[in-house]
Amino acid sequence: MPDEEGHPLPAEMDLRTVLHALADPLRLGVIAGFLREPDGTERTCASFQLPVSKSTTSHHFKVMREAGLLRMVDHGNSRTAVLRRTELDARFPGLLGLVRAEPAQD
Amino acid sequence: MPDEEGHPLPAEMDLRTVLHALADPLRLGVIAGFLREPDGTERTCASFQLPVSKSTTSHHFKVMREAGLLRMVDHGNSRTAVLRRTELDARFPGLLGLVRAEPAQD
DNA sequence: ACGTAGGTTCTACTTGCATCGTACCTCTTG
DNA sequence: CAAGAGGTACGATGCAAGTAGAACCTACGT
Repeated sequence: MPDEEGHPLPAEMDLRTVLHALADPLRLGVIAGFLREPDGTERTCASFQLPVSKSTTSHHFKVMREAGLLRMVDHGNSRTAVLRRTELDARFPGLLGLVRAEPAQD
Repeated sequence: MPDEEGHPLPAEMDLRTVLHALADPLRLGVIAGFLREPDGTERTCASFQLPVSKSTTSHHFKVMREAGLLRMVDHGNSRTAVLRRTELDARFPGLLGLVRAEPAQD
């Protein structure tokens, strides 16, 4: 079962849920953004400057978090998100490579 | 541009469109069904016996066809669908492997 | 010629999801 | 302690997408 913050274990990750999370343009752009940076890079939700409201941004990060794509790290003041790269590569080998191979989102 | 039956060329296939097509349980089940059979296997839409109406089944196959997952082959009486395995492996390497690795759909 | 099987298209309904505004929470800093 | 930054939770709304029924089309078989 997911932990107290909604992070599933790799074995609990569901392919359909992950595909659905990636099918949204904004969310795919966020994952692609992480893939252009070094592994372990932490970014705040706000740093992506998505063209939607703050609550909608939070919603999208919740979807990605609950799918297992991101892990939220509490830093006291600001929470940051980290791509769960190693776990995703083990659970869904090749998936992140597909996202990385795509041109930058429109 | 797609041909007269709506089949995109591999270069025209869009990752978001493909992910969206695979995010539906029924459609993912169809693709998984093809992957359990030899390459080039042709099946009619009806052979999957999806738990939805005939028109809804046709709709789902249209979504998969337009995403580039399937190719429809006209056999006079009955049209059959074929998984575009080689083209998909070239355009989205690893994608079909992810679907194949998942347990049978519920 | 007719009936049947397999698909498609059209229209309509209904569910799901993205979106937003507001309120609320937590931590930091003045 | 107050104010602000960064996120979350809740309720409401609007559009996209899944669903179904009916009509139609083509090819095959009798």
